[in-house]
Parts: sequence; structure tokens; C-alpha cells
Amino acid sequence: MQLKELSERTGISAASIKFYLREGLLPAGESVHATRARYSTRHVSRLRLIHALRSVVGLSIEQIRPLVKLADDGAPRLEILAAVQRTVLGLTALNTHNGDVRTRAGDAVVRLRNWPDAPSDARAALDAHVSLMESLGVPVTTELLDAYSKALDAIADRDINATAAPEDTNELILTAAVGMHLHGQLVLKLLALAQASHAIGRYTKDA
Amino acid sequence: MQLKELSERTGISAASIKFYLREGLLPAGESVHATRARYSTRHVSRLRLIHALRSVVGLSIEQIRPLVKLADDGAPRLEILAAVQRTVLGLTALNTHNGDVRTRAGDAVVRLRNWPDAPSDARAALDAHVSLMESLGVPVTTELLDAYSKALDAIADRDINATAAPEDTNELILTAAVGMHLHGQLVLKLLALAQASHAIGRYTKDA
DNA sequence: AGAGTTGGATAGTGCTTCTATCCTAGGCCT
DNA sequence: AGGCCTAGGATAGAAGCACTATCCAACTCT
Repeated sequence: MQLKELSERTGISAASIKFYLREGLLPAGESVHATRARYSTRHVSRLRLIHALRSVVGLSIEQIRPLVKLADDGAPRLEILAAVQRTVLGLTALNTHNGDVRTRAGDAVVRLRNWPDAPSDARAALDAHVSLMESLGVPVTTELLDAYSKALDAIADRDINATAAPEDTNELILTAAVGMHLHGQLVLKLLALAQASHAIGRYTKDA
Repeated sequence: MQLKELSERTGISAASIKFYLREGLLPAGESVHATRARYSTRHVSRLRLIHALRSVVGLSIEQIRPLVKLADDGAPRLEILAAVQRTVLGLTALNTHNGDVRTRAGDAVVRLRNWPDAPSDARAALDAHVSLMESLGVPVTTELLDAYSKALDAIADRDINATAAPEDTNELILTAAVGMHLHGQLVLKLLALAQASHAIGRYTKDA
């Protein structure tokens, strides 16, 4: 298949496909001649991945690049999933805002929940975030962490069991990223509803 | 106080302050004469609000505008808090993506949790989001909603009790928005840690 | 008088994600 | 063989966002 067909199949403009090629998100097709290239179904699934990552998950080109690189390098599944989590849930190095992470909230949580005591991106991000909150004057008590983590423990248990593992690495990243993002947003929206409901309950009680 | 002092006190450049004035985020100062205006401490707190909403919560100018308008119009507290929640947790009309919300997930949740059966933005957003998930092939079972909402019920109960109510409306919006955002992010990060921990537990078990 | 400040206007910057145009070498069809 | 289409490469433009900078004439403080 050549560029035009690739464009028609995915619904992504030829100009955009060229852009993704330039940006290194989409590997070059098999160059038949100087002015002819052949693309495979891999390119189709890659384009679908890029599109979903942009339009559903809202990632930038710069965030997508290392993810697809992992796929192209044939990185192990666990590594890929860790990278996806890092990116989708905003576990960036940016979160270690001023460098001084005073709290070790992660320690407290893994003890409370009896989770394995291994360092991870999620744990570092948690520490950094709690540190940020405290620096902004929003207190985070151990009690709060206990309540939150207890609730999320149940959710994570359920989530992890639902993770299938497709053959195609593009598919793997797509389902993992989309799933994580959508579940994260779902949790946020349910939290909003819960808060609103509790607020209503409280205000009607007062009235 | 005049513009320059306002700039010095808040650490926001005079050019940016002019920009916010143009955009209608910051009300004009008391015009002493055609070329002299006086600003009050209200302007200081408004600028702090704008800055926090941009840099901490990550809202756009367009999202901030209606929020500060509510403050200027002296809207009731509950209405303000609802608007803040709508904005911070992404409960936009945009979420009603294709118009046909087939699922009524909100109904199921309020029944499951015995929450008051009143329509709300959060509920509409939840319906829309679940509809989006299903349209993307990510199933959302009642069982899942039950587990999630049960967990978040406990969290919301705790959150709602921690909400103070400052005098200054700017302060109110600031603490509410920052609090909601930071708590939402905290939940997401704890979820990530929980997922990672469960994944580790599962992989070490297999090994 | 002179330095400084104001509101208002207008233009420019830097970043991101495309989108469009132009070009030549080369293949496909008849 | 001639005409049309396509690939790849380069470059430029567009549109949105949040500023940032410059200029101006009017006016005020000292």
C-alpha cells in the first residue's frame, strides 16, 4: 500500500502522515524506489495509535515519541507498560519541582497497604506531589493517605486483572494508554459526583 | 496602589497585568484620572487567583474568565463551587461528544450508593464519559462502577468536611480549585502506585 | 520642568501541530 | 512516447495560545 491508501484507510491526511514521518513517530515505508514506498498494516496500526494518543489521551508529539520508540526497539512488555503509565498519568520528572522532597509519603502508603517496598516512578511521583501539596499549604495527613490508598487498592486490583496483552505492540500501547487514561478520568468524574452528592446531602441537612 | 506596585507585590509583570485587564480577568482599577488608577488588595488576591489557576491548576484564560465573572457578580457560594468543580475536573459540555448518551451510569451509581437523586454537572459528565468509553470499546460494568464509587464515597466524605469557606471570593475559588485539582492528582498518583504495586505482586508471584 | 506613570493600541514572540505549496525523479497507463 | 499521478524532501504558512514589547499622548508628582 502506498501513502495515499494509508491516508484513506486511517482517515489521516497525507500531509499529516508526512509530518509524523518527519517527526519520527511513523517509521519510513519500504522504499521500492526513490519515489515509491510501500507501507504495511503495521503503519496502519501505528497511525491509529498516534491518533488515539493525541485525540483521546491528549498527549503531545514529544510524549508520543519515546513511547513509539520503545515499540520500535522491541522493548519488553513491562518496560513499555511502565513508560505508558509514566506518560499517561503525568508521572514526569517535572513533578520533582524544586528538588527537595521532604515527605516520603510513598513509604507510609506501602506500609499501610502492605504493598511491595520497591522504588517506582509512581512512588517518586507520589512523593513529589505530596511535597508540592504541602508546599502550597494543602496538608496531606497519613490518615488521608490511608483512606485514599485503601479505596484505590480495591480499584487497582480490579484494573490489573482486566489488562489483556495484544500481540501487536502498537495495539498494546493503545489499549494500555487509552484504558489508563479513561479509567483515571472515570475515577475523577466519580469523585466529582461523590463530592457533589455529599455536598448536597450536607446542605439539605442544614436547611 | 498603582499598577507598578501591584506588579511588584504579586511578582507578575506589568505587561501581563495589562493583558489580564484587556482579557477581562482583572477588573479595572478605580480611575482617579484619565492616566491614573488605584488598585486595591482585591486586585492583589485576584492576581494571585489567576496565577494559581494558570500555573498550578493549568487552566486557560478562557476557562478562568467565567470563574472570575462569577466572583465579580457576587454569585452564591454553591454556584461558584459547582462552576469550579465543572472547570477543574473537566466536566465540560465537550464531553457530550456525539450527543447520544446511551448509558445512564449516573442513575446506577446514585442508586448503588444511595446518593441524592438530583441531576448535576458531575452526573452528566459521568454519563458522557461512560458513553465515550463504551464507544471506544472499553467496557464499564455496573460492578466496576460499584467498586469505584464505593471507594470514592469514603474519600468524598472526607474531602467535603475539609472545605473551609474564606471571606474573599477570590480566596474561596483559589482554595477550592487548587484543592480539587491537587486531590484529584493525588488520587491519580495513588492509583498509579496501586496499579504498579499490584502488577509487581502479580509478576513476582508468577516468577 | 522633568521624570515617571497611565490606559489604549498594536505588533511581535515562542511554542505546537499541523497544512499547503513547490520541486524533481520516477513509475503507470494507453 | 506523452500525460498524469505519486514519492520524498524542503520550506513556508496557518492558527491558537499566553504573553511581551513598544509606542503614544495625557497627565501628575516633586
